[in-house]
Amino acid sequence: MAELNVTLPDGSRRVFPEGATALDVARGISPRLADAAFAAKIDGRLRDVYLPLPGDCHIEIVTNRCADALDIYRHSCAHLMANAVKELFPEAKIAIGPTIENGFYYDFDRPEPFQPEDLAKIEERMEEIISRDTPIRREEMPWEKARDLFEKEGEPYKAELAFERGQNEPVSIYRQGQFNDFCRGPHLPSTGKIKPGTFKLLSVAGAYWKGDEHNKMLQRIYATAFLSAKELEEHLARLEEAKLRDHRKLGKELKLFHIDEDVGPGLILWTPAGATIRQELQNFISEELRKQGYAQVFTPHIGKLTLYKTSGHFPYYKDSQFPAIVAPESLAVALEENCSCAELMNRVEAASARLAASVNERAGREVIGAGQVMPDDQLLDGFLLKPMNCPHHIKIFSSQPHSYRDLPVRLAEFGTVYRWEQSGELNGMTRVRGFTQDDAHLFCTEDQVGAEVRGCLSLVKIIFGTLGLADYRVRVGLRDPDSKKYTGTADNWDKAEEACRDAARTLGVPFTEEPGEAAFYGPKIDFIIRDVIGREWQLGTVQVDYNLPIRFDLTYTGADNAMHRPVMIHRAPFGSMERFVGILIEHFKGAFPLWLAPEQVRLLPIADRHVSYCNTVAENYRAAGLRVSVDSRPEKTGYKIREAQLQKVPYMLVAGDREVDAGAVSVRALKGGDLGVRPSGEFLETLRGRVAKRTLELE
RNA sequence: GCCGGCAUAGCUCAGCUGGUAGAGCAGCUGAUUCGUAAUCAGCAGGUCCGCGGUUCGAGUCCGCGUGCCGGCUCCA
Repeated sequence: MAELNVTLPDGSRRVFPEGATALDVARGISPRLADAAFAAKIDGRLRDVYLPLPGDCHIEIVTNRCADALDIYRHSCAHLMANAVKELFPEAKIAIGPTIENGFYYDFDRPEPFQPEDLAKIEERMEEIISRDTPIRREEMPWEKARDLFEKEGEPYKAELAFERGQNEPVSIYRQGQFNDFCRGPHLPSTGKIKPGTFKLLSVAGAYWKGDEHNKMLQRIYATAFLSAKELEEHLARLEEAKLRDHRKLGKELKLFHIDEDVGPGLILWTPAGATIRQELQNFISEELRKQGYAQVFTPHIGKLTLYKTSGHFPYYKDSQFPAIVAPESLAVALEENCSCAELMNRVEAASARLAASVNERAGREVIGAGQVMPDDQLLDGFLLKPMNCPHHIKIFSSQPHSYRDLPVRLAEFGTVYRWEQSGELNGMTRVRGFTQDDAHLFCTEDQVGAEVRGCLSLVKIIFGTLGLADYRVRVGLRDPDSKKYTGTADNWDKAEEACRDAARTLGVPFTEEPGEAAFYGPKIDFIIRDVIGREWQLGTVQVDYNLPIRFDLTYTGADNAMHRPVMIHRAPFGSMERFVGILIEHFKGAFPLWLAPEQVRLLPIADRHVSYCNTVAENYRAAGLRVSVDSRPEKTGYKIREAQLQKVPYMLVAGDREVDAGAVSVRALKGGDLGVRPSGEFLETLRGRVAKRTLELE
């Protein structure tokens, strides 16, 4: 009988008869190991423990101590959940059920919606299936057989997957009792290996089959699982904890902003406290811009459609803009002709298409809607709430001739833009319909592109560093070679993409290159951060653009006395004030550093006779530029302190007889508690120093 | 936009199977003058998101709309 030579992780070798399984190997080491085996890693590849070993090999038994264990465990939980759903709701069709970062989900197609109370029933059934300790077994077969099997079982989604993924090689299915799933594996050897109390079904959500909105919408059940009940509890506690720092909750509690149904969804009203934070941030960035040679400009909130036809924003991005504002004269003429709303929009679009045709030709781009023809007298123009600031800034640049000696020209503006985000996308301050970008556009020579992009990136780094934002990732967004949504020539795209890559390399932080993530006019470098519930948001962005300069026919005179085309760079280190402040609220959990805190100091007189002293101290602090209030209500000190703590005021200065006599204040820090008595003037200087340096520490 | 859930006082929430609303905090008034996270008492506060419908009767049931929440899709 043939033998197998098996090498263990510690380098030792053992011999087993042919047909031995990983489980046999584990048993040979210890019964406990065999019992704890999730799967086996054979020559570096994960396999099920009960399968015969393929030959001589290196083997490692995967237990709950291994890095791969959690993923296997969760995936088996996903099957367990689908198994339970099929038992409770036999009419449900199963789709896909992968593991994700903090758990797993499974998609089902079922006529009736899952109700939240169904989740508990499913969990219960999962535990029941665990108690059956049903073996989970892999079976390999040709894809046709798998497809037929799933078709016979009335599982069209699985049959489709078998067809799509199988074509070239045999596929595998996993069976546990009556439940079959199309799956690569590996899995735990039986349902009894899953421990009750280590998983939790979290929510039901809609999700399109294969992520395509043209496909049917399925029902997705999100869940999580950990290797121990303790870890699950910890994770659930973290989720609860995260909810407490949600900017929507804190924004309300700390009165930082308000969204009013009557003003409109996605439109932020900055209340005084939030406005203070925003103003401080704008002051900060303005200082940095002056240091880096930017010029500040102001532009209006609207622009003629013509402008956006030239830029390419209209009508291409029509669906994500507020509808055009038609000029009153044009509207009157159209009304006289009994022109319907639809017809009116037709005329606006036809006019834009005609103009876009000539511009697009220059930009070397396929023309959109060029087929429409309309008599000139029916062409309408109107205005658009600006979706971007660049066209206005471009017009400032092109309002006068430029020599290469002028370049780079850096125009900055806190410019407010409006975009018609889909209603389902709106989210607190992080996804809104009107927002202010800390925008700037740099116009430079081709030779200057690298240095300018690097300058922009260093600005982002300074800003993130000052605010202590360290947990972000950097994405270099490149064009998707298969898509036609881009404007401009391949040659210019190649140059721009290379410039971005180069600049990113000099950044000193890891970055990923992601095709399909470019803007329609050029590649970009984005700084992406997560909110409290793990959603990613793009904040700072730097974008290289060879195309808008062509569309607007921008020029400068070179040293050779010939006309040259400048390159544009779009950049916004915060991205938008709304989103950035939303993220900052969560980052600081509402406890802003001194320089940003809406209220920096609160004076707390012990009794009425100390109020006038506190008012005097407050005046001194205000004169020095600090934001100070006095809590003169006839409440006990403990009460006032509790309130100031909840409102996250960085410093509370308590004053009673002792302090009045000494001209001092008793300092209590939001973080750090009682710091003892300090001379009032001395402490003022300490605070001024911290504000000037924009330090993060509150102690 | 799509799927699901939710909407009661300024805030957080209670209100069983239909019988025209309640608490805590906040607010106001008064008393208390107090030393590092809640002093006591009284008062006031609600078109139960909006519009229809079913019913003798709707906060509660049904339909439509609006907004919010989670997810999907999208994000120049």
